[in-house]
Amino acid sequence: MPTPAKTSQAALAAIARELVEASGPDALTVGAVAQRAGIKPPSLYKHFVDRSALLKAVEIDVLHELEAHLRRETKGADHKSRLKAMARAYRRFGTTAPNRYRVIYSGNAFIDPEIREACLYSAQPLFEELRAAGIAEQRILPVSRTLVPFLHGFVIMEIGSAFNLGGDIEEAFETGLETILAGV
Amino acid sequence: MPTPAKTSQAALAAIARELVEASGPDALTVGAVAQRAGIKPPSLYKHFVDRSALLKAVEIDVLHELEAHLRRETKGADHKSRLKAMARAYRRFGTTAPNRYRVIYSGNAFIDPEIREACLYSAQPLFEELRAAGIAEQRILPVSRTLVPFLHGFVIMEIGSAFNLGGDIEEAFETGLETILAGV
DNA sequence: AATTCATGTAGCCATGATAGCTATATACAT
DNA sequence: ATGTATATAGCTATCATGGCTACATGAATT
Repeated sequence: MPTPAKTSQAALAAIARELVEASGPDALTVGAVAQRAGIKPPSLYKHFVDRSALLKAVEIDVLHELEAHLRRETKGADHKSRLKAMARAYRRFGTTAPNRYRVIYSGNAFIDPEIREACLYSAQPLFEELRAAGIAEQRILPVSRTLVPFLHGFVIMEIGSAFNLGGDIEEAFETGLETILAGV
Repeated sequence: MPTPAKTSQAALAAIARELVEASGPDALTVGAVAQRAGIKPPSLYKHFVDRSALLKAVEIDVLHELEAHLRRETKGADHKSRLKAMARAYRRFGTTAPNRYRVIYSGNAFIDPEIREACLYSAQPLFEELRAAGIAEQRILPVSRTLVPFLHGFVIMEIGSAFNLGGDIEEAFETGLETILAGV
């Protein structure tokens, strides 16, 4: 090893995540990360090729956390209540930390193989639950592509204050969830 | 009038929109807009207070266009087929111009009264169609909050290449739409 | 002539990024 | 053991771009 390292890729990624969570993606500047890590901005480029690589690391990190969250929070007697619990956990994941959630599906970076993989990984809990519920294999994809868009759209709109016509948002979520699960 | 104006707020907004549509929000720079309008960057600040005001103008413009698009493309014999046509038109609006669509619900700028208003305006066609379909007034909000999040989430995921497990995306959309409308 | 206001010039600051140098821990040959 | 080569984390310096401000300019209305 040359010149003792003051920081590491993992430490820098953690700092980047904190910045994004606290103040959104725009707060993730090379300078801010470097400063918090006790190094100068140019030195950061020895660990990440550019700013977008930092953001990518954050996104992958968040997707892994989502996967763990969905596994942890899924309880219930029957399959339907477990699916509901998972959906509610998904929404909670987004609403409790909006800036953290917003990095998911942001941009069209899904051509990136690493993000693709992390994305797939985060979808596994739902796939497994649908299989366990006895959904036919060829219906799992269409069903996921009904439920996940609803969840994502709902969370994005909710944390963006797009539901501004009053009414009970909890109730709306339950109604939507019930409607979709009824068709499953 | 002093010094004849070389450009106008409307012209600048139109240029801004073209830039966003062509290359995404990051392409909307004060310099690029000014150059295309034949003025220098600082002069632009006499028409818009800052860059975000330009972006806001674009967002409002897009929402109005969405409203018009939904009204124009909605045909069908019965109410259900009209709702389906509207949903398909919504998706087409997003997929035919991804960068244009992405400005919708981006950020949490919905506290802004003008964006709120434009957002509401764009939702009118759906509300009217739901009312015409005989949906009870108190169910219109929950139903909208099931359908619109699904549509938004689906479009965002589709234009972000997030459906990367193969399968027929058209079919998935139709399945989801059918599932949701069945519960209406 | 005075006023008004869109435009222009000049410049500041933040940020992303690169070039090239320095310093040091390890590997290996002597 | 000792010295040399190498790899690499960090640094200073520098550049380009972009948002934005202060202030001057100049044409048209009054």
